[in-house]
Amino acid sequence: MRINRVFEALSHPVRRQILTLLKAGPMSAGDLANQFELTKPTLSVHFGKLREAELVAVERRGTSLIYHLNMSILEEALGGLLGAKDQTP
Amino acid sequence: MRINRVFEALSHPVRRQILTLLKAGPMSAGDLANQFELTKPTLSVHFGKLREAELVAVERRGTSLIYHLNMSILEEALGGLLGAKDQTP
DNA sequence: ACTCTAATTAGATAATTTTCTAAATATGAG
DNA sequence: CTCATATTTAGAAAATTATCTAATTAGAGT
Repeated sequence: MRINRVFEALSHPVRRQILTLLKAGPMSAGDLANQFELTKPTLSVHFGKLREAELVAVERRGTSLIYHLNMSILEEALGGLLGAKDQTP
Repeated sequence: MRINRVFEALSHPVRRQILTLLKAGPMSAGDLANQFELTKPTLSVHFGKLREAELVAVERRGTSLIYHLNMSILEEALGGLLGAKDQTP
């Protein structure tokens, strides 16, 4: 896990909102993009950063790409900062 | 707590390293700055962002400023992302 | 008051990130 | 194969962030 990429990905409010939306369940790129007042290419770049950080995984269904939240990377990254010695929650 | 400021503060590797150093205990601005190959003014800007996010608190002792880690803000912010599905940061 | 040390603030520039429009890619339907 | 839909990639401009040097503020001691 590239911790730098994870925290860099978490630094933008739009990307954190994407993760929050995905907590309710998987969603297509288009459906996610429609939740924001930004263009689809812009959202696509945000998706790319979340993918690079492995905070989301993607699966193709027909012409759509379905994004899934990857909770474990979040837990690892955030847990890493909270406890260097006491890693157990 | 301004969640945006917290995550923005956490996005830079130098600032995360500062927090890690402070886990061992409080430290002066100068001692912290000496751990990096950056100028003191640059580190001072990083300290400022950590202060704004309330991830650290500062106390004056003589001519020195002593920085302390504020663990609870870290827990709140990170817990917020991991936590309930209806949470909107 | 003067000086020394510690740290921050100001101002400028460099580097990075975000966003857009236009073009390209991938998939399924006819 | 062609067309339409869904999404990403490319390239450029705008906005933000990081960094430096120089100047400033703050406290302690002489």
